[in-house]
Amino acid sequence: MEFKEAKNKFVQTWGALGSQWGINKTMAQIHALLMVSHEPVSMEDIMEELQISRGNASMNLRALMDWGIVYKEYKAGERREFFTAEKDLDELAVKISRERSKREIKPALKVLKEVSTIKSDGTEAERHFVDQTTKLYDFVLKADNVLDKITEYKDNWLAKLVVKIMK
Amino acid sequence: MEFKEAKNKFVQTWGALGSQWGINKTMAQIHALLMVSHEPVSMEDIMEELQISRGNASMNLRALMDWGIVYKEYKAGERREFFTAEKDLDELAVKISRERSKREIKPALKVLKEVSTIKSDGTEAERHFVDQTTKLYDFVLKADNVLDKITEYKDNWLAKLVVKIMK
DNA sequence: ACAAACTTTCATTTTTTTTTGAAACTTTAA
DNA sequence: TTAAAGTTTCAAAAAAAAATGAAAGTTTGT
Repeated sequence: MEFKEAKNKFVQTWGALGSQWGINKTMAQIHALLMVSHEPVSMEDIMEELQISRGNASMNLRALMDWGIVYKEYKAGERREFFTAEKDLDELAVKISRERSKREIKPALKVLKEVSTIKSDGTEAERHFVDQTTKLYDFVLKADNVLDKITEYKDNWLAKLVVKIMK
Repeated sequence: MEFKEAKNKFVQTWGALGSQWGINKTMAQIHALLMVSHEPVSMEDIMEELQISRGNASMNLRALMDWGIVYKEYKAGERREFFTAEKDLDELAVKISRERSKREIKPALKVLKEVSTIKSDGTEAERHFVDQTTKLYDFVLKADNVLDKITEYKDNWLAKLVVKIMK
């Protein structure tokens, strides 16, 4: 396989994977492109390589920076801005976990707590509802905490986790 | 909060969470509804409660059964089919993990392996590409294996994991 | 073997999400 | 202070995903 072909395949695959996990395709593709680029890339080049509009590039770069996984860089003597991706995978996974926890899990937990604490009048339906949502709340909270704990190791957390669970 | 209100809120929230993670809203809502129902529910009732069409209900119930997290039930003396959700959360998480690994992670790994093994001609760009995709392959493979290992405990795996990583 | 009761399929429509592109805005250098 | 070089915003358009509903299919009781 040619380098260019391989790069394109990687970008497409990463984009598809993003879609399946609720991240928009272009955002994932830009991220993929920056991940495998050995030097900072301009917006111009991103537009060109992915065949997307300026607006689309701008918005998704902003989103990636909000996630904390893409950085702006300034080159000496250059007017335009360049972009790089977080390339350390442990760090990348930590940042994605933290963001998704903050944006999606925590708000869901809040609702779970609310609905699991209604006063049940004691019909079987209500008792089951309270019981099940309480269990769900406990489960999600525990999972969220575990994720937090794991990624706290920061440096090489995945390798450390492997060691922990194998023994 | 009223029971009915709480139930509705839960279903809506679970549906929104599903969307954010790449699962279609209705599919997540049906799952939510079945999770908190103390007895099997007919397609008729699902349509009524979620205000969706027969076709939609049918297709998403099929999808949920393909995932192995919703079951068909037959009631004695009843022509129609009823549906229940897997209510054990450890089991639910295991099934979702396995399916997503099989459908999404494994195929992505295959591509990562392909693109990371091109013969680099030694330009800096190519060396970086091979290096980065190799690291990504190793990382994703390791993460996938960890998930597999964790969920192998099956019974109460989350609680067991908590114990493991805390000490 | 028939028809009633029920479920599935899939072409079409609707809704939602993403993308575009042009105008507004910002920054820098002369 | 101006204009050139660049970036951001957002209303409108396009694309993608999901939902509808009617026809086809299946099952069961008589």
